[in-house]
Amino acid sequence: MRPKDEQKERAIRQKAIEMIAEQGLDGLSMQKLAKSAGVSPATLYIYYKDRDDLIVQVCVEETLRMFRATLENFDPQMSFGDGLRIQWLNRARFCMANKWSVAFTEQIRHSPYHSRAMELIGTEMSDVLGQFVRNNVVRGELVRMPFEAYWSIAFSPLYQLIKFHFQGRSFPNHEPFVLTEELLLQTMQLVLKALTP
Amino acid sequence: MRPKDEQKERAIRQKAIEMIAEQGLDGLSMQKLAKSAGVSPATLYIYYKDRDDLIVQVCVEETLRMFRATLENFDPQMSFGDGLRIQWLNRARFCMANKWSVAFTEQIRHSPYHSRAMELIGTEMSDVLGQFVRNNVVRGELVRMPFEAYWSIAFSPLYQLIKFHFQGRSFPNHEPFVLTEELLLQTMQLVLKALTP
DNA sequence: TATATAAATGAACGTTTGTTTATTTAAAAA
DNA sequence: TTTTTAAATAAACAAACGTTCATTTATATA
Repeated sequence: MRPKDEQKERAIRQKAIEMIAEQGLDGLSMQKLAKSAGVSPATLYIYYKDRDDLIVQVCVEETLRMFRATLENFDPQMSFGDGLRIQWLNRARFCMANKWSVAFTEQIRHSPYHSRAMELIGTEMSDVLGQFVRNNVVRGELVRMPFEAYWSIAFSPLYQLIKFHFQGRSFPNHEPFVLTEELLLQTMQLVLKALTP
Repeated sequence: MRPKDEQKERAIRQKAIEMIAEQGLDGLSMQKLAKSAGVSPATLYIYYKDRDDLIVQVCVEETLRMFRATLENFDPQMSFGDGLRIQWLNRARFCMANKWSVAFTEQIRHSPYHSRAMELIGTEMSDVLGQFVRNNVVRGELVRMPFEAYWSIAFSPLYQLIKFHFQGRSFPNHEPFVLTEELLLQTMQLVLKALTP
């Protein structure tokens, strides 16, 4: 029998990510995707059941890739300062090196596809993070608060900075914005100040 | 001559917001919108030049409505603590009372329509906010930092909390999340701690 | 080398898309 | 009341949509 062409599979996935990232969810048509990936429209239906399935599957793959990068060198037993720093650096590194993936994921996150993808992903990421938080609350290194409040302070500033960075000019009356590692760490220090007793 | 039917105009706008909020940008078709608003497809083209124009115009209107609500009772001369509290409460109140509008805006924000809408909106909002920040840096009530870093700490946790609230169950292994005014103010206190010297 | 099998395709399917056109309707102005 | 004017419509357009099908192509195995 004839094996699947991995290069084609990669091309389809990558082009789908770029099309959605650049033109939004309604910018992805199966025919345009096929043409831009250099395959026949019918080929897409060998790899994916239909358009919805394609979007969900690609979303799952990218999210898992991001999770793996985020957990590199991270251990939930770490001190709060160390753990937060590694998380910020890992997430920032991944996002900076995967601009398309970030924009793609952002498109999906605010769409009906997001919850369908999350169901397929499992709880490892939030399990590990939950353990990290609990450990440090017990040790007194972290203020006790609902997990959502913790997450909103700990990470949403980071992702907001990354969005500003990719937007270039974030506010109409401001200079273009560039996220440096120095500013990243400075901002993280302020977040740390908010979260530690 | 015959005047425009304001009720029809409102119905079109509201249904467009709901359709995009619920089904994403590619869930909005002109024919379905017309049917759900109770008008002929051709009528849409009396109010809007084309589909893109409809999306952009509605986005501009909703954003301005949100800006007006945000600036209520706010003065850039306020102390940092007072100003931040009013901003948080205004934004939270608007979002809580305008679920569809929030989900709609979130859809647009991560799409190619966003920048086209922002060009039409003007700089009043970020002017006022910029003045507020500058005043309080001068007074020593606020750490000096790039405006984007300030914004990311000051407001992105708030919007993240609101997203969690509307998502219901934010993390697969957690209880459903409800944003209370108490938790809102507690979180704001931590943000304040991060930003004040 | 021949066979079996799944990958890959081009062409076509019936819908749905955004938009236009010719016509009718309603209300302000005469 | 009549006239004027723009709102509103139903019906239709070509183009693009997601998807399927009959056929061809390529490769692992026998």
